[in-house]
Amino acid sequence: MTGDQDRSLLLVEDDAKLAALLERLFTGEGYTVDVARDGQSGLHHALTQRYAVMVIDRGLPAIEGVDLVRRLRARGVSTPILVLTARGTTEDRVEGLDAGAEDYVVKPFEIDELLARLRALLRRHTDSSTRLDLGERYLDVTARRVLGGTGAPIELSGRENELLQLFAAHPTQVFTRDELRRQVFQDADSPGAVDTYVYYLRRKLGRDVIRTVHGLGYRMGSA
Amino acid sequence: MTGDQDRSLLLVEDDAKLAALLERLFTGEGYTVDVARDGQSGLHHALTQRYAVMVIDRGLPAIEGVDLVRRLRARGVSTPILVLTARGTTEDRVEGLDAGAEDYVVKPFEIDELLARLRALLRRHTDSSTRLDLGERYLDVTARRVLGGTGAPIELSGRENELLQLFAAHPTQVFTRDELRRQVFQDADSPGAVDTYVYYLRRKLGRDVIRTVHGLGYRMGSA
DNA sequence: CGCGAATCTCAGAGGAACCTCAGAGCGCCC
DNA sequence: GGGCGCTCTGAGGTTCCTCTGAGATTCGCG
Repeated sequence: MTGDQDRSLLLVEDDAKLAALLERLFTGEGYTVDVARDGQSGLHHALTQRYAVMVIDRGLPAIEGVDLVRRLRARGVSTPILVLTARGTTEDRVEGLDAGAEDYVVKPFEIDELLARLRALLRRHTDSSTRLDLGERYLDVTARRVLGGTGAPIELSGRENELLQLFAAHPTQVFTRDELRRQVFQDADSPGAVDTYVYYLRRKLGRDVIRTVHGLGYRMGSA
Repeated sequence: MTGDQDRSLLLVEDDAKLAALLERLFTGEGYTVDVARDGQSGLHHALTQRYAVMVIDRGLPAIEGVDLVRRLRARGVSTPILVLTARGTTEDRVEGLDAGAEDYVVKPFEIDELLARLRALLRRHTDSSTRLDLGERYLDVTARRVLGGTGAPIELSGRENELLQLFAAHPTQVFTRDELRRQVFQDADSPGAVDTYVYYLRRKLGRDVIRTVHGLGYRMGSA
C-alpha cells in the first residue's frame, strides 16, 4: 500500500577507509548512498538533495559535525540525522542531541546496532520521506503530485502540497484551523484560506481525502 | 499549537529507589509524572491515559519491558518510548529498537544525557492522543471517535464526546441527570438533552454502553 | 394486574459551522 | 507588458449539531 519507502542516505565522513566501509555496508542493506568528504560538501548535498536519513561524523574538517547539524536545522531541514563520534562523553552526547540530531552512536560501534538505529530512524520519520501514504495513492512531496490508484497523476500547487503533506504525515491527528494556518499559511491572518484549500484538495482528490471534525477542524480521511 | 507543550510522562520502573529518584528528577524538569511499578499497571496506564512520553525499564516483573513496548505498539499507541536497561549488549539494543522503542539508555546512565534524550524525543514527537478505556473499544478524546473492537471507527459529535468522556473517566460512578447537565451541558435548564444524548450514544455504540439506574441516573455499561 | 412516574424514541426548529466558488491581487515567465 | 497560474477573500447556500417536546414504552410498587 505504501509504495516502497525512500532509502536514500547521505553519509558525511572524512576518513576514506571508514567512508568506503560504511558505503558498502549501507548499500548492502538497500540504501542509495551519497558520500560527502567534508562538512562544506555535506551541507551542499543536504540542501540541494532530499534524503531519507543522514549519517554524519563529528570529527570533520571545515565544518564540525554538530555544527553542520545545527546549520541544517536552522535552514529548516528536518531529515533525521544520526551522528557518529569517537568521543563518548556525556557532554558530547547532550550537545549533539540538543543541536537537533535524532540519534548518536559512539565509535567503535557494532554494525548491527548502527543498522538497527537507522531502521528505527527511518520507521519513525516517515514525514521527511518524499513519499507519503494516502491509502490507495501516495503523495510525492518533492514532485508535488499524487500518484498511484487508477487515474492519471494529479498535480498540486505549493499550498495544496504543504497542506496535504501535513495531513498525510499525521494521519490520525485532528488539526484545528489555527494550527493549519500557522503551519501551512505563514500569514497569521488568512481566515478562510484553510477552508478554501481543503476544498481544493477535495475537488482534486475526492471528498474523502480530508474529513471534517465539526467544531474542531480537519483530519486525514484514511485511518 | 495551543499554549504550552504537554509534558506528561509515564515512568514504568519496579525498583522503588530508582523510581523515586527518577520521579523527582523528571518533576524537577517540569514533567508531570505518573509512576507504574510493573508492566501490567504500566500497560493499563498507557492505554487509558495520554502521555507525551514514556520511560520504561527493561527488567520488569510480570511483563518484560520490551514486551510491553511491543504490546503498546500493537494496540496503536504511538507515544514515544525511551527504554532503560542494565544490559548493554548489541542484540539487546537492536531488539528494543525493533520492538518500536524510540530510544535506548543503558544503566548506569548520566542524568544529563537521559534528560537530553527526553528533550529530543519530545521535540520531534508533538502529536499523541488522549485515550479512555471502554472495554472492547476505547474513546479517542482528541479525535472525538471510538476505535478498536471489530467494527469501523465511530465518529462522535462534540456533546456526545463530552458525555462519553465523563462516563469513561469514572466507570463505576452513577451520575444523576443534574450532575450530567451541569458538567456537560452549559445551559442549566435543558431538561431533556441528557436523555437525548444518552440515546444518541446508545444508538451509535450499542444499548449497553450506558446503563440506566432507574430513579437515580446513568452509569457506564462496563464495570 | 394496574397505575403513575420515569424513561425512551425520534421528528424537527433554530442557529452555528462549514462548503462552494467567482473574482481580485500578486508574482512569474515569456 | 501581457498572459497565466497561484493565493486568498468574501458572500451565499448547505449541512450538521444541539436541544425541545410529544407520544410510546418500560419500570416499580401496591
